[in-house]
Amino acid sequence: MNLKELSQILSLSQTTVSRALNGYPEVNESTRQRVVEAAREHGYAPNAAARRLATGKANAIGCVILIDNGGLDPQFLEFLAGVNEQAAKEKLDVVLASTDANGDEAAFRRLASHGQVDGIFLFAPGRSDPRIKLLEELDLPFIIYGGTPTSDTAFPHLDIDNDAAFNNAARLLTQMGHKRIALLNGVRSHAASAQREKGARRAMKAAKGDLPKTMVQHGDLSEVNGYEAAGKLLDGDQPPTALLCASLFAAMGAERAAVERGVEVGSGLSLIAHDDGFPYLKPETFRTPLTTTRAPLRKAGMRVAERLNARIKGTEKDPKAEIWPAELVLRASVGPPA
Amino acid sequence: MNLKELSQILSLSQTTVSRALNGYPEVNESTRQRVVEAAREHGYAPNAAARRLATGKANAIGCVILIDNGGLDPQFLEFLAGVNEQAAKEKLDVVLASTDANGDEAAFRRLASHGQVDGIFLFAPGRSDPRIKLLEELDLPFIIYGGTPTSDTAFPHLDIDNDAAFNNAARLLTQMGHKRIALLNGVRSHAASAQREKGARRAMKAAKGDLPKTMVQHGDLSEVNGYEAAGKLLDGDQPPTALLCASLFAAMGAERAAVERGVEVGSGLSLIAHDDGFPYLKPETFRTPLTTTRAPLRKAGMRVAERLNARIKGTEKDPKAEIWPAELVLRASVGPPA
DNA sequence: TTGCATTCTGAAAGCGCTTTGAACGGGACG
DNA sequence: CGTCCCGTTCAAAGCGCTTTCAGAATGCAA
Repeated sequence: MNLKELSQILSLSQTTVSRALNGYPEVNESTRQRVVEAAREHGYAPNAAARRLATGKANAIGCVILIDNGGLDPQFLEFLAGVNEQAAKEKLDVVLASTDANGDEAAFRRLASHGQVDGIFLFAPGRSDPRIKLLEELDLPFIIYGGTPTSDTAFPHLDIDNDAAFNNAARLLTQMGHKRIALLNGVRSHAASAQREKGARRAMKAAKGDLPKTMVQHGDLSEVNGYEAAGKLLDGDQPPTALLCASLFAAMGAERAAVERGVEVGSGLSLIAHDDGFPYLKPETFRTPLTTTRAPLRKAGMRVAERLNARIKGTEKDPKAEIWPAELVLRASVGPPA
Repeated sequence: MNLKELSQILSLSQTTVSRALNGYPEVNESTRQRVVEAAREHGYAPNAAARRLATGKANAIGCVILIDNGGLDPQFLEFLAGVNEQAAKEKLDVVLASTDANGDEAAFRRLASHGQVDGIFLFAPGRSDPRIKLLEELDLPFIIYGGTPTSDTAFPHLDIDNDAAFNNAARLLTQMGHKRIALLNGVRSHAASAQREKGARRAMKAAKGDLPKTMVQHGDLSEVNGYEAAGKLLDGDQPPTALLCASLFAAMGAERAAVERGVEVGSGLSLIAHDDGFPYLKPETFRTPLTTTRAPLRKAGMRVAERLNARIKGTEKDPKAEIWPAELVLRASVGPPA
């Protein structure tokens, strides 16, 4: 059932039927009733591709996902939940095109080629992420969540202030007297990792201290990885008295490593982690309630979708950067060093 | 830059350029070279909407998400990761259309209207999920993950054998001598919840026991919820000696509730949970390593994408149901009742 | 030379929608 | 009575691609 058939059934022109269905004012109300009725009755739904071709609008936003190994991480998924929620409000669909590191361009172009989506968002691109270059070549509205490789304001952009978050966290620890603070960071290529390290290091410097390379561990943010990295640190000859973790799961692992070694979290080892607001796991329910830097990733996703849509509609113009602060939420997992 | 312009630049017809780009055999190899070269040089990418309109193929699969409250759950996201991974292999995009419980049809039709996607998958529809009816009205290839409301074979369908999984788990417990076994289940409307309860109940019956209503808790599968539900059970006058949990997060909460009450997991309370294979949290790293029924949700997602694509291509025809077993993996969290 | 198959290329007809510009009645107004 | 305008409707063009069918050019056999 297409427009032509429907209009024939109604003995009307395609023009009128189209207008009636799309709410244009120049259609007699009784005619509109008749059309809407018939459309429902015959189960008519306009062909999306044809509409896109005619209007040039896709009513969809897209994301090219880099599947390196193991697929999506919970951070992206939490973010995506937000994007999706907002997109639903604005009646947009979300298109995901995946690609591995090499077959990159194809998926990107497939998505970006005009007509498929009206705009693109990127989640946490790496420092030299090839997708950014591609994004610039296209002239599609876009927005980036997470660190951009160059200046922060060069791109439309939203980020958590990871630097400030970990700077605050580290300062709290130095003020309590900690000298040996370690950092359990995300993967090295990730811009946020660099920001966190920078913030922590500055706080150490300010306290006449230091953050040696040996005190910084990189890896994916799983419990297992947190456990192993923390174990390595705790078994060193200069074990840290405090630990900053980039995620709740990593902190879980760190806690496990500590407990296993008879180290009490809070007194024997201070622990602070970043909390993305993952709703199924809360820092206050940790064995020792966990001090966190908190910034709800889902909200960020919603905001990204909102801004992207604003860019598509032309409401937002300049490459505005938006940096969100993370709250430092104090709980029992920090204390002065033993 | 569109096909017309490109063909003018090359002094060729649109036909030839189109054929050259799409790998048709009737184009002279040297011509093809020239075309491909020029396309890259001028950054030509075909308009997706036009191509769809012309071919009737979208090269995309879609999913309509029901956003009730709080958005997506980690199970769906893990599943989606799998779908996405497979879709990437088959060069398909994944389109997500969200909708809340009322504005349902609109998003559904938006997605389903011909030309947007070639097929649809549904994740774990509820027992009277309105989306299923809609799905049948359309004639689009589709496949359902998770329980279907009616007979299992009526729809193309993939599911974990939750019944068998929880039947096995409960049998193990009864064989060890447990009489009072409780179930920490997912939300009531969810088909999988019913399956789990059924399986567990059958095992109890077989052991001349019983699974009273008071021993079954429903709720979302978060840590907090697991904690509260388990607490309620443990504080009752007939506390269970064993607990079956529908998810790892719920089991974490249950463990916390037990520990808080001085109940040792394994000896004081046996614990078995279902493990979806979420890579950031492993059952073997629990305080007491957790016995699980395991079925990797990501793999299921991949398989669903694969089968959906087979249906689209016409390779798979009949409404085949595919039920995957869950392994019962024994760890220290179970033992005979005290 | 003609005939015929083979290889390459092109004109044009869709795909199903939106949207422009024009047409058609039927008051209202002078 | 003619004119103008408003409300309503329609025919047709166009969005950018694919694909059918036909045509041009070439090679080879008869």
